[in-house]
Amino acid sequence: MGIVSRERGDEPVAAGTDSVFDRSLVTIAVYVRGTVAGEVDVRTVSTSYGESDLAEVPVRLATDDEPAGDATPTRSDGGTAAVADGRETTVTLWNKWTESAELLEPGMELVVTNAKEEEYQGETQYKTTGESYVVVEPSFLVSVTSIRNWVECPRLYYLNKLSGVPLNYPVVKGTLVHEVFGDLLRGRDLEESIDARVEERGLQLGLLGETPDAVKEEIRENAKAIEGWLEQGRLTEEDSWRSEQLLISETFGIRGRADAVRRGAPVELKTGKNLKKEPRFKDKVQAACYALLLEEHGGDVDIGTLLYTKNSALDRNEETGDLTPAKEFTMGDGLLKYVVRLRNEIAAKETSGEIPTGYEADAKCEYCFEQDTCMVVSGRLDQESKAGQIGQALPAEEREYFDRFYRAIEEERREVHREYAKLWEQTAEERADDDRALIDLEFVAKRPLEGGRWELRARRTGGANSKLREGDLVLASDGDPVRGDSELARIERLDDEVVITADEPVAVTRLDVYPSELTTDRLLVAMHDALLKGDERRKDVLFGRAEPEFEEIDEAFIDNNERQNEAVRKAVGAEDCALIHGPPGTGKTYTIARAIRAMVERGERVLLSAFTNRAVDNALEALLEQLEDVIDEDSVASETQRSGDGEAVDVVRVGSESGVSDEMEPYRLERAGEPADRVAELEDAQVVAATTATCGSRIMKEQAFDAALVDEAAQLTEPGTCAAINLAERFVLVGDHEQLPPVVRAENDLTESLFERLVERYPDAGVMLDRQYRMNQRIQVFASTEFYDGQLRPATPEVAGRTLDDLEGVSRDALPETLSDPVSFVDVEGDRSQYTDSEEAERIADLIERYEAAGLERSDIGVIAPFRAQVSEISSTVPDDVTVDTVDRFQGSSQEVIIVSFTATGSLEGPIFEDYRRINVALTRPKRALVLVGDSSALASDPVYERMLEWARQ
DNA sequence: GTTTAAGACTAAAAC
Repeated sequence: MGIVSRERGDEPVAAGTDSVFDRSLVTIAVYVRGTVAGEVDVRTVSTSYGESDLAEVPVRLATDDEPAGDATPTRSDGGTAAVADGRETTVTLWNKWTESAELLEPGMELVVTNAKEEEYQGETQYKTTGESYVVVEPSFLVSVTSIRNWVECPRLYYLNKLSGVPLNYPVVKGTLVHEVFGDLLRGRDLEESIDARVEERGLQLGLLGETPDAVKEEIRENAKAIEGWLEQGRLTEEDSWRSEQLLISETFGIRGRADAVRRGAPVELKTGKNLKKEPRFKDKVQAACYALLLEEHGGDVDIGTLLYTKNSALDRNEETGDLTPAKEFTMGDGLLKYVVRLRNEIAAKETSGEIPTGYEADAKCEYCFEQDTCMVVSGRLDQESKAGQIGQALPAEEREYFDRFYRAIEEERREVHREYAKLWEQTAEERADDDRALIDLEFVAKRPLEGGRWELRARRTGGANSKLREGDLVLASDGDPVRGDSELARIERLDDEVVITADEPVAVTRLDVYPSELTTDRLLVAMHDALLKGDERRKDVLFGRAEPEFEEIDEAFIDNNERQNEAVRKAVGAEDCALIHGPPGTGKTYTIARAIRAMVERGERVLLSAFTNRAVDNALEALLEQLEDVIDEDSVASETQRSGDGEAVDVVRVGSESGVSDEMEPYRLERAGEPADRVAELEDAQVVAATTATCGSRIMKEQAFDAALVDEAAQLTEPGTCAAINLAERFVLVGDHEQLPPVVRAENDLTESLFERLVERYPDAGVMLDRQYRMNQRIQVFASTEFYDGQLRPATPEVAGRTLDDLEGVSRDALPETLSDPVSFVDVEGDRSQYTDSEEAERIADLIERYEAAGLERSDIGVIAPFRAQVSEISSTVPDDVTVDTVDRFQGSSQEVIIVSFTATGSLEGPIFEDYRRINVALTRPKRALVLVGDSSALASDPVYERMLEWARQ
């Protein structure tokens, strides 16, 4: 049996209940899950055991059809049954669980395991027993690291989140020693492992100024301790090992990765020294977390091992004869419950949004390495802190901004946690329908790789889509990612056959998206840096206290497009910032490239960034073309642009191998290698291109630039934009706020981009590109008048007059008269279903046939619909080589012919139609022909759509 | 009543 049967609890049993040893209690122990329904009453009562604390919590029980109620406990405690009937009842938490009760607020979720059911005044109520655990907000999956930080000091946990962990040698070395430890457990040769692991971290070590030999020597020292200990184990018994196992507990709401699991018990490796007899308390807490996690995975352990690898044989404890460096200790019930209470504190704080002060726990500021940081943050943001405050508080508007965005980012974080919870709340089929899992794979083969890892192959049995892509980290499982056999794995190949690599040879039949807090972490750090480390002048501009200034530039950069030329002048001459507004097809990317070239020619170091890898690569490609021009014009310049082997050396693309396109791969900065070389490559680069997420990485945070150019800035949140512009003296944002805004999970302040805010605040700092190179004149009219004040116009007569006739083998005369105009409307009454319309779908299939008959290639036709359901409906009725997608996914691309399915009959209600930016995107994708398909009476019910109708019917 | 991307050094590393 599991934890529930662990000897006796450390707490007195609730007064008036049967003894925990009474078998009858075990048989009626229940698993209670529900939502706090009112104020919690905490008080002290006299019992036969003396004074006891209790908390009465009004709880609305979960129901079977709620996801939460569905979570039948999986722990091996036979007598437990879940109660899930939606009743409102009282749950009494006794003794130390009252500490968790004090954290509860109405609306929070609560789980009590091994509760006792009892009748009170005709009502069935529940209370904790000596074997209960109480879990607050169980779907908030707290990481073991968070709990470890929190027990040291809650404020340390907060500061780590806020300002990130800086690049420092002890941390990097610690990571290396752990990697080598894992390798040893998997049977890899020590020297080979050390060489490989140090090589992999070349760039980081280089930034720290370390040499490979010195690092290797240090790792060898730690490895000696590990090897010695492993030898001891091998002499005495057959060990069963598992290294670096990722564990998730749905009952306790904890996740973590154990360094190693030996005969079912957690082993934690520490790089430091500890000559005391006992392990450090925070290390014990960490091991106890893994014990809880292992418990849920069928283990039953109460022993933890801590391996202090800096301890050597010389440090052998004379007094105790302790075998160093390993320290074994026993985990009692009390420690495990304490850990769950710690975890509850984190979950509750995160839910309520409160900022930790340090008083929550017994923090000792005088020994803390983060004391100064803590005091500065407290002082600048005027936060209460046990360490005290230093310095002047930021102006009120900046603190208000901080609070607003902190809340918004944390809200996003909670959404990420909700994604974790779906791993067990949703069925495999639901996950697959959400595109978040590939299920029903057929396991094919496993193959051991060099270094002890495994290559696993599985065959796809269906053609289902998923968000998973090559290079992604995923949860690979035997069908159940939480309770079953699962490992964190990397997707190497993804076609009919799936190839992944993992530490253990799981018989994989399912892959799940593994949610990550990385993006939210980086947003928080970017906002922190912008406010607390940001230059005053920069903040004056961001907060509307000073107008951006410009140096007058007379130079002509682009001679056939006045606005583009002006945009480059503004970008080059900006003292603070410049804003380039580029409607569809207006040559934003070219303009950026030209501006960067001009900056580079002035000897400046430039950062090129955007939200997506694709956008970064596009802009970089345009820049490389520009630089080619330089070489063509001036052979002397070419010497400096090119290295001996003909490759540009002053341009570097920072990003992962899977993120960067094959075309840009030659410019990608490799992380592995000789430290000094890698650092030189990065630091000598005059142009560095990276996504905004990468700009927030520890590596990029060390870099400084004269200017940052951010493309597609209207799709970035403010903190996302800050990640890039924090690194530069001046910045240029390029985008179009009349197209779709940033994608965020929760409705909050993140939905407006910094680009949009600044364009509105400082119209004079912006330039709107007004000539488009994409659409026939008739097509662009509506978007131009509706979204761009009529300023958008064709760049050339050729663009204005382009029609299908220009395409080889296509004749407009072969089209029915209704389609002869570049813009046409097809009135379809449609069916009444909400997210699909089969009549529109049929009509569209028919239209495609007619275009084909007129000589058009299917691949030149795109179909856009608002709903995914309609997209699949249309996909099933039209040929495969016609692109069919939602508006949102069509943004950024264009087609010769676009057909739009409005999928609305009778009325236009629904949030999807309310954002007019969506129609702007849909209507500006075609070059030569646009066909709108919909119900005219529904469209006429909204003034904007009505004007669209008039325009299409002209 | 909807739609939506992509990022990536996973979590843990330690003075």
